[in-house]
Amino acid sequence: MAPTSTSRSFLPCGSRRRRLVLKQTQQGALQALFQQNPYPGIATRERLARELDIPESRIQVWFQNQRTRQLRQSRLGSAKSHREGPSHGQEQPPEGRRKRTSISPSQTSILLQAFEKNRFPNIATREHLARLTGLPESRIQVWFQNRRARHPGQRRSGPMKDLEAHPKPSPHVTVPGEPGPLAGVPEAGPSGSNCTAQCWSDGSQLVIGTGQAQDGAVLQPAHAETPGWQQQAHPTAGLSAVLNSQHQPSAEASSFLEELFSATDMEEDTHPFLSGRLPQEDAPGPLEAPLSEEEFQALLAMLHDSTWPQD
DNA sequence: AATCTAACCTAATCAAATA
DNA sequence: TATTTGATTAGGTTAGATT
Repeated sequence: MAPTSTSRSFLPCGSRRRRLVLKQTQQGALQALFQQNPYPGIATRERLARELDIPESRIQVWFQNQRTRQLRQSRLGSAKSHREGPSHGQEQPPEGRRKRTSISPSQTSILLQAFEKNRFPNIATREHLARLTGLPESRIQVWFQNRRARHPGQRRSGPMKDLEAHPKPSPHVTVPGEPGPLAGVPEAGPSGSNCTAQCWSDGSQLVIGTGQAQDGAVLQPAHAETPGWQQQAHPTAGLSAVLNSQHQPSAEASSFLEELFSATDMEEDTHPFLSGRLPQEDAPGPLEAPLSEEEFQALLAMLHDSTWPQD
């Protein structure tokens, strides 16, 4: 679909990931699911990710934000009258978490080097690291969060101030020897964006054609948000009785959402996509093969004298 | 300009892997 | 069993898109 609706084809490149603008259909589906279960587990999130063509990490963030909004609103409401709060809440057994990612010593080594250079990597750097390590960008983001929390160093003066607000002219990492685009790690377009305009952290842009971007997987060979190396045949862990009552593993992609909506009093027009085609997903994508051990070690070696983004 | 909300952050905590 | 560390949460801030 369209660049997730960033109506401009060339965006100013910030250090954040490009903001995703949800379509109404996507919004509607998320809302509906949220009513069913505001704490979806990894299986549900991934399923949604496939069917709505939104990266799983964005789904997770959306639910986080939505819970905050909901809470704020319900507090506000209960302060006045008591407007029905979230009430989405038939308690549900928590769904399964993401399987713990195991990060190898060599991957850790790369991350540590990056961390020493910059504790607050921007999206371009994170995606570059994702490429180098073969880990999903979202896991790298979490790794940095945990690392910062556990190894407090000098912290950034104000949230988002120094680094993100004033990114170095060219914070992207250049890997010697890597041909062109690889070195620059363009910002990943929001998933499904068919992003034609790739932004570079230094503000330049590059058109690299179309393709299903999958959060950090634009160039990332080893994974698309949820890498195969970790994927588990997770039954749709109990979302709600309604939702998980049946889900044919390989049935039409829409089945899950159809069930969702049939169980929810959603207006038809909020989910017209149900009748139409769902974005084909799971396209394992024309992703490259993961780095071989040899390449990996070579890159590791190169890192020693490569230029990491500085703080 | 104001509003909305995705993206990002910290701090606290849970939980899996391992010494 | 204790420790380490990846995953998740609540809740706050920033900034891009929309009104």
